[in-house]
Amino acid sequence: MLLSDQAGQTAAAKIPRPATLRESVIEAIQELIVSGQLKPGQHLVESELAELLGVSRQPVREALQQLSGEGWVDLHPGQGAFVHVPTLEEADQLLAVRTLLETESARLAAGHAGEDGVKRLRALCARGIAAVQSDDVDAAVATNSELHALVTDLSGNKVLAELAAQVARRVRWYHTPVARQRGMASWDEHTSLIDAIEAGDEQRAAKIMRDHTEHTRASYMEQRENEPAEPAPKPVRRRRPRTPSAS
Amino acid sequence: MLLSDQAGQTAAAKIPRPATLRESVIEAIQELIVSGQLKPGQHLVESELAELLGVSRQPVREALQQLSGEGWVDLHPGQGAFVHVPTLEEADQLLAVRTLLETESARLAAGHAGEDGVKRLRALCARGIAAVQSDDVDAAVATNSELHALVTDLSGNKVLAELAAQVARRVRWYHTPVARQRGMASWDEHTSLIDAIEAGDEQRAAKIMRDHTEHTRASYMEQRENEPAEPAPKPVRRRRPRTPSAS
DNA sequence: TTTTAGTCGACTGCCTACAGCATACCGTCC
DNA sequence: GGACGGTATGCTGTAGGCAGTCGACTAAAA
Repeated sequence: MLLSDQAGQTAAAKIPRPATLRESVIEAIQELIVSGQLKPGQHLVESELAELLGVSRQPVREALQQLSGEGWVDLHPGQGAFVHVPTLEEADQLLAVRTLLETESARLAAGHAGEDGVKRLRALCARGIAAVQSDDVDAAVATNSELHALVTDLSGNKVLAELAAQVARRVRWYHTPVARQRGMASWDEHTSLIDAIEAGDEQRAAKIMRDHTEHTRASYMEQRENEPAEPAPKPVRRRRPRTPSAS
Repeated sequence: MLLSDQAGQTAAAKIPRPATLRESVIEAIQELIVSGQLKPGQHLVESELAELLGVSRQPVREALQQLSGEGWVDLHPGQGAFVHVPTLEEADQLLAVRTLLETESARLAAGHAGEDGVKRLRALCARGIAAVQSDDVDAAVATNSELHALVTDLSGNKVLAELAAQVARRVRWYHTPVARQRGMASWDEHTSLIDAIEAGDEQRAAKIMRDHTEHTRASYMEQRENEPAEPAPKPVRRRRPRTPSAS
């Protein structure tokens, strides 16, 4: 038996190589954005990020471009990169797209998922419920993402899964505040979703997923309604205040 | 009246700026791939492309990364970039996703599109039919893309439109051979689609679009069935034969 | 006081250079 | 004859540097 065949499981292979600097930078910047250290509309100066992360400008540039492709930052040619400002309208549209993609995923997953897949779903669901019960919002959100990602994987359509993952990453940005509000209800829905998938009932799985994501969407919109819109921080190139040399 | 308000039309603004080198390089490489000058699986050496296009490696690198994000090339860390090898399975999945996105777009467009939108659709449709009648396959494919893009735009969901555009760009790669086969039938379907959108009939618009994209998909799969798969050119780093210095 | 021209500063875009690494080739040992 | 280790090669990943360009600030004119 060849060594490469031994690992039938996907994740088993590949030692966690330090990867390229670019990928590390991408994750670091995403983290900075999600955590709010980089505010929407803020001008991202390459050299500053480079210094902050202890790398040169090149990996930062490449990271910013990739992040631009995924909708995290806006790239204005000749001006630089700005943290994307998520409008209410856009969030609504994004969540609508997520509903579309995940509903289809759930339908397909109900048709394709095997025993093993269902088992993994149940395990994730248990972890999520545990997280909610111990009030660990971050863990709950993370597990939620993992669960949804697994559903899209089980759909058997790799392209669909990849696209859904891309959308989900963006959704996650605004997802944290909602999670606290939705709490346990969300995980009950997950449980019935898994039941439907296990039963191979495509119709029901699709319907549950649609309702589920729509609940999240409604919850988010409701939440946002309350906080009045920020005073539209137009993306303008920040400028370091002129050094008051001698005065 | 402000000057910027004068141009109500979208395309009217923006002088065709020389754009960044990166964007030019992206388009150039896409063209090289679509035209077949760069074959699937081929190792893309940055320095060679740089020399070929008359630029330095930096813009080429950035272009390759963006193209990787859009599925044109595969980036193997530490090894370089390879032209993506489109498998039959992946094409099927990609077309399935396109069906999903465009069907939803058509449904929304039927609800949102105004008179002006319908008029523009009709204009594009006429152009496409003219292209088919004069046997200009390239123009027909281009117009087809424009028409579908316009439908997604008219859906009113920008996120959906952007995602559909991304998928459509990839689809277009394998679309040309199909277009010749489908010919006129495709444009008859477009016409009825526009009729449904004009009538505001969401159900019918969605159904027509679904059937339409599924026809394209079936046509493509049928076409591919005939040509036996290539002997799997595993993506290996090409190496220039050692210079037989003195012999 | 409002508009307009001019200047300065800083950042982006691109190029060049270097270090590390992965692969292919080749001789040697079992 | 086949497997293994050494060596060479050329590519990628990263760093640093320079010129072009955009925006902001200042001062002068209407």
